[in-house]
Amino acid sequence: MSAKAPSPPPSPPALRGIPFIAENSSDSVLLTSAEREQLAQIGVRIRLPARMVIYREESPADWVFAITDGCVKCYRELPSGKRALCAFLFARDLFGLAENGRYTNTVQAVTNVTLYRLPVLQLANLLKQDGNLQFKFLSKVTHELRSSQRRAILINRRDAVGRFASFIAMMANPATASAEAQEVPLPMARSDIADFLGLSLESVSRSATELERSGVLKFENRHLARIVDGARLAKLVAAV
Amino acid sequence: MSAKAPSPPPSPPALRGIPFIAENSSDSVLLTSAEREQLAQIGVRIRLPARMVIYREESPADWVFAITDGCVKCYRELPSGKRALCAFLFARDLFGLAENGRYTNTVQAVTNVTLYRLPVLQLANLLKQDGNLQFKFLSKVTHELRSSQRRAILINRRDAVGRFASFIAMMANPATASAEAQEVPLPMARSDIADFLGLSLESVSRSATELERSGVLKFENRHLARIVDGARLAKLVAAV
DNA sequence: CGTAGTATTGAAACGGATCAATATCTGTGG
DNA sequence: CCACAGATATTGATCCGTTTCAATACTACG
Repeated sequence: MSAKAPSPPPSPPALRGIPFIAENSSDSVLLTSAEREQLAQIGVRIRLPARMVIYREESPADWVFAITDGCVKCYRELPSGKRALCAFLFARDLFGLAENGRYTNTVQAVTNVTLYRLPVLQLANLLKQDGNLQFKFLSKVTHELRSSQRRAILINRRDAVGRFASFIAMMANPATASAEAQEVPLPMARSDIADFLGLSLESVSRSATELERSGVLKFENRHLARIVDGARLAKLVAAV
Repeated sequence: MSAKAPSPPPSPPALRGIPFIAENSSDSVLLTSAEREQLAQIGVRIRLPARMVIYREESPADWVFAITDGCVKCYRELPSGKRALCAFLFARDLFGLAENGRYTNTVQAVTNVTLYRLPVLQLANLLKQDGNLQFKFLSKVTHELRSSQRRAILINRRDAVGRFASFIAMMANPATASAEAQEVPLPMARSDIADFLGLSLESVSRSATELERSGVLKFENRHLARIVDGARLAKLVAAV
């Protein structure tokens, strides 16, 4: 809806991102500037307002997206009417890699987002030609697979408070992990968290209250938590 | 261990496999014989007995494996002592793609298995050189990501019977899906199924009994189910 | 400032986990 | 080939926590 702003607006609360386009050592998921250049040539930058559906399940998968800024949720509508949230994705995350040419999830903007939109055919050709670039995509998808497995373990937990604690830990920026009183932005709604954790909205609310009451977290407001007792939080997370 | 046998041995009960090295149209996950040749050159074929641990979580990830025959389970030990099963893998499945050079799961043979073992460094080089081959690996991992997401949706279900029904449907060979009275081999133990579904062993057992009692399934024995009422099974699966 | 969507809090019931006892299977050695 | 033992699976009874239903409070946006 907004006009194209060449310089990114003062970015909303710093969101954790799975490294892809930058940072993080040891894994070869950093793109070189040449590679970024290549991708930039076949893609366009787009800005979308919060709540906009970026694509729907089953629709033709014509594009792959990389998030520059903001947060999106990735979900599937279940026959029962419930929705199962597969993931929240942030800056540097990638989405839209489908199989059989159809998207398997619906993706919707949680906040205003800035995306890089890449035509899937051109991208596929580029990747096939550039083994190193493709290898980074392979690493990235492998990483997302791990991420998905971790979530599966998470929602296997029986206790609501433990699940919610793990969620907060996931959302916490690992970079500032050691810092006490770390702020954790929660751009999504409670109902989204519930759908992600496989809990009822009420259980999420009760868990949040409980963690605040017991002095582990402090909620500045509904969209910003503060970790008060990191050690106790870690303990809750580990008690799988 | 075995001498190279050009023709595969008479394979045990047909197990469902995520297509990778063959079959299934529409997606470009078929390896050409030339590609298979290339992989064969850097890998070796190994046979392992049931129950053998192929690798452990956190150990150095030196190899990638492709299953030729048999079934393995992929799991993580949780601090509480429970184990979370990420996946059962069958013929044509791939495992061992790690990040940061360490495996993230433990993989153990469920049945006797025949594997193809590929040195990860050589494989990485080969993939970087051959964009088309790598693209097939990328497709494969993408597929596994979907698979993991589906499982996450599965274990989100509240009802034990529905989860178990979904599991049977997953294990059923899609090729013979239409055939009534389809046999479904279940090489794994009930406790493995429980760990996969995030249920207690007892709940799995009760669900199995319930489905047999209500005439949806028939258990020839603990490791072989027969789908008696496919329509009702499908209904249970869809009632997510 | 009001209103609709969103979140919290309370009370009750359902369903799976757990504990416990028994049954069945598997594979090993006699 | 059979018998035995340990592992695996089934069945039963109780408990606990989450879901659900319901009412109330909050908050963001016009």
